[in-house]
Amino acid sequence: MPIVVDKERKRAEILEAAMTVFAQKGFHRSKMEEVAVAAGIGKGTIYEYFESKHQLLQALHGYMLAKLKEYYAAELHGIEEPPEIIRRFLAAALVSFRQWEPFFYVFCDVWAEAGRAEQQSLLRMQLRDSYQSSIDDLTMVVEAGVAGGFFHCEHPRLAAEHILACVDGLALHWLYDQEAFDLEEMTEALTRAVMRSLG
Amino acid sequence: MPIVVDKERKRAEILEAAMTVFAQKGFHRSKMEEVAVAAGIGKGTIYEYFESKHQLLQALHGYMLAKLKEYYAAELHGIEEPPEIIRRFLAAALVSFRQWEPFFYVFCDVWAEAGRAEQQSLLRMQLRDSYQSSIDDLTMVVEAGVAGGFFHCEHPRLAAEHILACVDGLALHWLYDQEAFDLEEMTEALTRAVMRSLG
DNA sequence: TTAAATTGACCGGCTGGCCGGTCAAAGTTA
DNA sequence: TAACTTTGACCGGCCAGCCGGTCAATTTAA
Repeated sequence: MPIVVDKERKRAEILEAAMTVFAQKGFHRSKMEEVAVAAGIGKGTIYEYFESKHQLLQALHGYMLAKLKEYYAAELHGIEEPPEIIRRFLAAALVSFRQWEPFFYVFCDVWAEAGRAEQQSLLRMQLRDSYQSSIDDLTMVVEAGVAGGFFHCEHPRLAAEHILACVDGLALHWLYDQEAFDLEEMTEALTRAVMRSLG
Repeated sequence: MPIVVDKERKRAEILEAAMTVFAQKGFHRSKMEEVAVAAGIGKGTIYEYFESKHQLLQALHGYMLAKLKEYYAAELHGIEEPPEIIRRFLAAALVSFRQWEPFFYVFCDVWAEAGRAEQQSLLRMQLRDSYQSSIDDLTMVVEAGVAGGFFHCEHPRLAAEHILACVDGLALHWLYDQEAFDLEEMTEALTRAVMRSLG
């Protein structure tokens, strides 16, 4: 057998490089050559792992969604009480927006690309799935909170959608007006507002 | 005497054309030639009205923000009572997302572009200003509502930010998962949630 | 053991086509 | 005619993706 290379590892390295480059320059302004340099490999090698620039973006999107999910899982690990889960989730979300700002610009690229893609395109489906999956998780937390007597809420799913929308909307505004937001204050205010909406 | 051309009018026509083309194909995939054809003019003429493709996007962004503002002004014209203003605003927002879907994809392009631009770039400032201006307006409505005894709210500005974030977050999710949302139901739920958060 | 053979990951120079922007010429109006 | 506007052919830089060559790692044969 020929050389045994850790394909998975190198693939991840390319994705990390793409992450950095795309975040900084934007998908369309980034060159494959730049991604290659950032990954410390030759341009041609990227095409051993990804079919095209667009497919690289798709893969990167999946990678980012997985990373985000991982981050939330770690932040919420071991917490049982629904109100505390919600609190931590909101705090973690706001912190992540500040910490990984460039990261989120890549999502803007994805939204822009996905918007013009077929309904069935991978990018759109990734967006839908990750969104629905977040809603599902959050809905279960809300339902558990209702069952446990912590919350009052007629439509847990609508509440979950509402909470997620708030969080994502804040993220969006924050990206372009960072001085207008104080992390502590915003976390406090958001938590209070969400808690009140949950009774 | 030189020909008097209605510069303003033609400028607007080009912007409308750019709107259509950019919305459908995305900023980066759109060609200046296509915008020209859509506007029924020659490519060179666009450069009589706009310096570059990027500047065309900036101008379009300003144009779109103005249109949106106009739309809301019309929808809310003559309404005096704060709770009713909020209700109508939320309903108008959700309706606009559904009606002008392609329109909003252009905002994704702008977000992606603005994210990598200088802090002082026109695009970023347009985003900040329009956002702050919306917040200001909404804050005044909330304050009026508090003064009139309709709402209870300690920090009207935070409440306004919260409401706007919800609306924009919903818009974003809606774009990529339209089947998951029912306009009536969503309007009802959003209004109820916002009203509850205002006491 | 070692030299030859085999494999396939890696590379980067090359190219074809694309497209933003230009400008000389044509068109239009007064 | 003169002043101004419009035009689209043209230019040139750019870059995604290709492809033929390389060579380290591994296997095979002696």
